[in-house]
Amino acid sequence: MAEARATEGDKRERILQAAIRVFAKKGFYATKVSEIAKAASVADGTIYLYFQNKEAILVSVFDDRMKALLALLERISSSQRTSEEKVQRIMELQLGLLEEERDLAEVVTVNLRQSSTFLKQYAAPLFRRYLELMADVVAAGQRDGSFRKDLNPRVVARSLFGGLDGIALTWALGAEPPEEPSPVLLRKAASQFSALFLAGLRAGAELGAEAK
Amino acid sequence: MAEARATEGDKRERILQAAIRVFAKKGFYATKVSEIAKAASVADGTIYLYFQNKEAILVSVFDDRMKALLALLERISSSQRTSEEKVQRIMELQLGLLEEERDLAEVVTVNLRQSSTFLKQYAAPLFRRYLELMADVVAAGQRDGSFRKDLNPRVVARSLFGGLDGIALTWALGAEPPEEPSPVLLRKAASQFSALFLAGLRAGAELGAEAK
DNA sequence: TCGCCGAATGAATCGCGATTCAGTCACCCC
DNA sequence: GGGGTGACTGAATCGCGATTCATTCGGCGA
Repeated sequence: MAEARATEGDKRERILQAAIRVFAKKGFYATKVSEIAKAASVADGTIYLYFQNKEAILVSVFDDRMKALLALLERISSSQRTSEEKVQRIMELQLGLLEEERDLAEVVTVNLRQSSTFLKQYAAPLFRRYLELMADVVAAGQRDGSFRKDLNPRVVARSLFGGLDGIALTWALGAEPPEEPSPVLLRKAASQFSALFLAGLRAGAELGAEAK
Repeated sequence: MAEARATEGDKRERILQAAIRVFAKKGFYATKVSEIAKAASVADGTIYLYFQNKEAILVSVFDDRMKALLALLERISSSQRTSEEKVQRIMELQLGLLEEERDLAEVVTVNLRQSSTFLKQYAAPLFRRYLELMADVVAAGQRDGSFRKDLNPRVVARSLFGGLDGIALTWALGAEPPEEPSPVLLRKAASQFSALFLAGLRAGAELGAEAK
């Protein structure tokens, strides 16, 4: 058969997908390897053919996905758009990721904090890189005169990231488990955040501010 | 002796303090009850005289501290200050908490996400209340004309919380483990965030914004 | 001084799951 | 068709800690 053989070379991928799902639902420590196995329709032992151990699964999730995300960010950063448009794009990228792959996003952000030293050591650099790319876009906007110049681009990037993350967090937390969070609400929140953030960032906003 | 008897009625308190410290350093799941006991200079079994089990310790941390934090927020909210000043205060409160009790803050925010269902169920309401109080302040500012009226106060509150949280996160993550994060950097970041956020929020900012 | 009581101790227990590994199975080459 | 190969399986192992509980300890009233 052409596809009943879901067993192709995608077994590793199946395991990763399953892991994302389960980690998101129960958290890293609370999920049993056997649960991931069940979710992936694979035997417990099979997992160890593809991953060193439980933690390695988590690391792979970061690695595979974060790198893809970073690539997208780089694309945006080096595109031909306006600085302001780029920032918009970044917002859409981060929130869009959430909407489509909420589980993944949850795993990535939650575990970035959870941090079992090793993991922290591993994830932090990727995260920093993400922030740096954001900061670059902001800095470019300051150079071309779109954005006020009295703010440190890195701080702006952190605020941007954090704000988006906060919206996402409360969005995910907001709906009681039975019901799914509504994408509509997320979009609405996103557009308001965008209005708030860009208004604060736009050149000219420094008037009257205690920018120190 | 007057104080060698650290064994007073504060044993429970000692355990909580120790737990905050250890949870922050290693995360809830990775810390052994025996480690908390050691950190509190107490026998393993003693912990069970004061807490049902390991999870109950975490819940107590939330309960005791979050309630205190909420009380402070309420005080600010009902104070006589300008809306803008209130927002400033809130920022200071949240970041100040971080600076003074970084461990506690880490435990609270990290575990809010970590969430083992029960915990999520328990913590989420407190967190929502925190956001609601913030939103009230914003709404009041809109009513008195200090803030632009085209943004949903709850969304603004989330952005505010998230932005602060993001700054704190990267601040804590930024310094390599050996060195302590510098309070100076945090303050600087905070003042910039404040400038950015308030500029975006101020009445009049809606000009030219795609606030939809 | 003596016996009692509750608080505190920490060594032993016990269950839970991550990991292992002895087989099984499907497929392919000779 | 027969045997070899390697992916896959899942039951058994094994270590780790949360929790328990028999025992100790310190103070206090008689």
